[in-house]
Amino acid sequence: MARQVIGSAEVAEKLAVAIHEHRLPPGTKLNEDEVGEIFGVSRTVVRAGLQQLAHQHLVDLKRNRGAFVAKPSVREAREVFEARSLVEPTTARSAARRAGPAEIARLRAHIEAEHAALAEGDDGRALYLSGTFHNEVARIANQETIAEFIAQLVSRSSLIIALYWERRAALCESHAHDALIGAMERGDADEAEALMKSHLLDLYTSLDLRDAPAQPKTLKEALSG
Amino acid sequence: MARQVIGSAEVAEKLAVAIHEHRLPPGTKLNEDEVGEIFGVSRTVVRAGLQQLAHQHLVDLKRNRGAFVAKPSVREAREVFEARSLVEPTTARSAARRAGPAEIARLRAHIEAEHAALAEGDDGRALYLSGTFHNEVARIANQETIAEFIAQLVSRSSLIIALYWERRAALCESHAHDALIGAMERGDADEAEALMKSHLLDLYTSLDLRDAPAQPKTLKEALSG
DNA sequence: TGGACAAGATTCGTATACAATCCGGAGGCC
DNA sequence: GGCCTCCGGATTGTATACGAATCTTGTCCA
Repeated sequence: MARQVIGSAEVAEKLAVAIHEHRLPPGTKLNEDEVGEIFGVSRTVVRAGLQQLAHQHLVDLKRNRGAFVAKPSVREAREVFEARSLVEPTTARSAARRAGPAEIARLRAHIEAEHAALAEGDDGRALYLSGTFHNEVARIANQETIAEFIAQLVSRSSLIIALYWERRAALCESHAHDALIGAMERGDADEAEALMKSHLLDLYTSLDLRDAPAQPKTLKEALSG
Repeated sequence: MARQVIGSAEVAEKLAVAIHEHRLPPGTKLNEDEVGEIFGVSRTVVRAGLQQLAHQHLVDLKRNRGAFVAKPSVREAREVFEARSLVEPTTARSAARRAGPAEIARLRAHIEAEHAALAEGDDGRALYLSGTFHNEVARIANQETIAEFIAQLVSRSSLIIALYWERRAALCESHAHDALIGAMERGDADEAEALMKSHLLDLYTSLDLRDAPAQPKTLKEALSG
């Protein structure tokens, strides 16, 4: 394959997608030389990409130790979903008011892709797409600043799911997204807001946030690392 | 003076404060060699710091052109204040519920410092402190994730003020912050939320967001650069 | 057998070198 | 006189080099 010119943004993006799709589990060491080798760039650009991901809380940068895929604590998990509950319902309301046929179509295509991925057994990709669905909704609300924040929260949610999700089978059988599109199509802002709110609550309550994975046993560490 | 060891985080922080205090106006070119010279570090660490600031939207990184202090558009200005209005009132409510005597004292000390700076004629510092006051409130709410988002919005607000503020004299004579502390001290969450909401609206409406500085005349550009 | 220590190997942090790109002005042409 | 072109200087983008910190592993001793 032809060697493509790649910058730090592309490196960060590819790593972010891999993390989001659970191909890089929390705690994974991201060796600079290794990553550079894979993408055909020097450590300089790899480091820039890793720093970008660190700012998004997707990786942990430990001085003189290297970069690791982040492992959100229980506390952080709660915070992320609190933040989402604060911001996303209002955003969904705003999106419902602004959505035209083109936007609705795009959302439906998005869900279509998600279903297709699920059918192929590519759970990781399906999870990724079900996350970015929220990004699309935020984009429709036409508030770039908040959309960016939501995108970060969605990414972090993916890490939280990797750590604290219990019943992965029931992944996205829920038709919450379909219902939301319906409300948006009807321009029913109240309903859209309510649906988003309950959808997030639903996600949150299906996590097992009792305690453990925050301080993983060093033994477990060794086995998984 | 002893040469202190400084990393990219410190560089970013010092530049951020300078921007926040309006010592580096929007559009200012941040030459890598020059900044490195000032802090006694190589371009490598300067670049890392600049990238961090770019992620916070405090500087604009233009490929092959360099780093410039950001010039938020009118649209961006609106978005930032919309986001703040969405997030900060709820945060103030939460802070009011959690604030104990220690927190109240810290806030009062903060305001004290702001008044002192104003008395010394250091308007930039006063502006900086009046901004970070909001960060302190967010910290009391004990929601790190949202607090970080607010901190970014506050920084960007400082740039917006630099570009679109009209009556700078009336800077912070308003006693909105004092009133907020009062409500928090009484544990009056409703009042704290309402005060924060009106305070932000007040700020927003005192901006002149009619149009211009978004697409600055190239002539003006040349004069200011 | 188990733990503590030390030397080697690995990996990160920072500085520097070199190539690519952009800006500005001199000169020429219309 | 105005505009275009081209070249020199300056600045950024990327790779590499080297010192510093950390991790590994093998050995010694209790």
